[in-house]
Amino acid sequence: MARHWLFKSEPHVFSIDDLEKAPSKTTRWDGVRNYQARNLLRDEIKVGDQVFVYHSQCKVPGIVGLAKVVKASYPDPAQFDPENTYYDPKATADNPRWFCVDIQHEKTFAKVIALQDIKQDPSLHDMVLLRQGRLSVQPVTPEQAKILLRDHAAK
DNA sequence: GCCAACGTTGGC
DNA sequence: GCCAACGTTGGC
Repeated sequence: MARHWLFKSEPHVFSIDDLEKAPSKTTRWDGVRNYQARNLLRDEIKVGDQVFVYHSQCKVPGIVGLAKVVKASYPDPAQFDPENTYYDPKATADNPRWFCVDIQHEKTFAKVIALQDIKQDPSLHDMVLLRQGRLSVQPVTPEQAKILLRDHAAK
């Protein structure tokens, strides 16, 4: 059974439009340098899982669309590249520290599911987004996914 | 740009 | 292994 996740990005760095325009509408979700998020990327997130794409640090923070995982759990190449912002001198090929997945664009919502709307829906109050706002890769329960898609996502 | 929340680092 | 200092995130 496919699971649901929420990935955050700052649209001025990488937006859902960038994802849609990418070759094969696919991108490597790299540069995650938080252990909790890393563990999800490494161990939990599988091909076929659904990803809610969230824009932060912008006028209307919220969920802007959907993507799906097309490649799961492989070492983030950026950690091995000294030129890269995300280089980690403590990571080795034998013992990689950071992981990533590839995701493919599926849909951009006609209307953003604003953080404000999520806060106002009592059935979404347990979302990790509201409890642990800073986590950039987070789980979404099947119930939460259903509510988001049924009650909030514009077709 | 401010500031609260929270993750990481490093001295002890 | 504790905890203060510091850095980063992200809503507002």
